[in-house]
Amino acid sequence: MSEGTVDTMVGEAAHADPVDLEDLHVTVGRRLRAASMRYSRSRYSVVEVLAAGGRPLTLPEILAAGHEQGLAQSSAYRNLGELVEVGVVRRVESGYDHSRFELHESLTGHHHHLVCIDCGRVDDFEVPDEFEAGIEGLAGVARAQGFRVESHRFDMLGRCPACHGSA
Amino acid sequence: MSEGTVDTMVGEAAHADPVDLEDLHVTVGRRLRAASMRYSRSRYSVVEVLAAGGRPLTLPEILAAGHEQGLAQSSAYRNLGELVEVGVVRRVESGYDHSRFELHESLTGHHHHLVCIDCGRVDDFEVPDEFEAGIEGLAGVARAQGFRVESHRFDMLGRCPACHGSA
DNA sequence: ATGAGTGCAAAGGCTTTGCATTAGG
DNA sequence: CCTAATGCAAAGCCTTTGCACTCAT
Repeated sequence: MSEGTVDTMVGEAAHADPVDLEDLHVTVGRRLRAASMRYSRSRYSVVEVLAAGGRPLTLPEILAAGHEQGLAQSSAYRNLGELVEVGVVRRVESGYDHSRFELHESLTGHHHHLVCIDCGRVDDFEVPDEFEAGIEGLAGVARAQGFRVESHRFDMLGRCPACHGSA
Repeated sequence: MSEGTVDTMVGEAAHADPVDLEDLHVTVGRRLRAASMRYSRSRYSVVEVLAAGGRPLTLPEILAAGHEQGLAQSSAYRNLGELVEVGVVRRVESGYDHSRFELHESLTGHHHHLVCIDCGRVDDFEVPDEFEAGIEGLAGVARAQGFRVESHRFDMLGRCPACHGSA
């Protein structure tokens, strides 16, 4: 479960939707102000790191990226929590040591995850529309059990390139 | 994130494969002995509670079911960890307060989960074979990103009957 | 007797919170 | 100026670990 620098780890798995930084910051600023919160330098930095990461990052990774020097751990967690509340960030629990955070799907588009069972790395992963449509269909099965479905989560678990190469 | 007693919460979502208790304990005993471990009273109890639960349970829930009185929390965690190692139990991280534990799929059959975003309750959920087959197909997409796929995880998130009734 | 299992209490590790200080509008 | 945001340190919470005791074979 070690972690290199974010830059090292970004790798080739690109978003189908690379997110325009310009628009991104405008949108985020708007959402924060709508909640009478300020788009402070640290929040800006956190958003920038997440956008650059292109995959869910842990707090240590976010701090290591250090687009804002000397950001306190507690502040980073607080920023992330606030950004989650205004719908800019989403928390991703992969079940490993740290929680991970990514930009909200309203900013990056709907996607799923590839989770490495060796190092805990998580990459984005897009599936064909037809598959996505099939998922919608399943909501009916859930409803039959009395559940009111809001969303879904689909992960492929396995080994990332770095881990199945060496291990 | 409150939790009632296990018996209260089992509800109607039944396994398609209700697991024969007789066979279950025989199999578990075999797997433990194969690792030169004993099928102690507390391990037996934990397995029984999980089988009765029919859905992933938290440690508090397992202790509350109390099929074995006065089982220490640390012992329960230790038992669960050992049972995971011999392939009898699987740990399910739902991303809420507690981890959850269920009998291994080799004992209950492959299934997915319905996760309540209000109370954290998790129920089992089976999908049509054709959907499951579609998932296999996706492994190819992941492989294209350099991932070696081992398994998958699919959850529907929403509100359980108890939560969308009251809230 | 001998090794496995258990209970109790303490330690760990990630995340959150309190509070005084700093900064932004 | 007035409120929001930050840093530091302490507290929380779930889970794991150390160690002496007990139990089963």
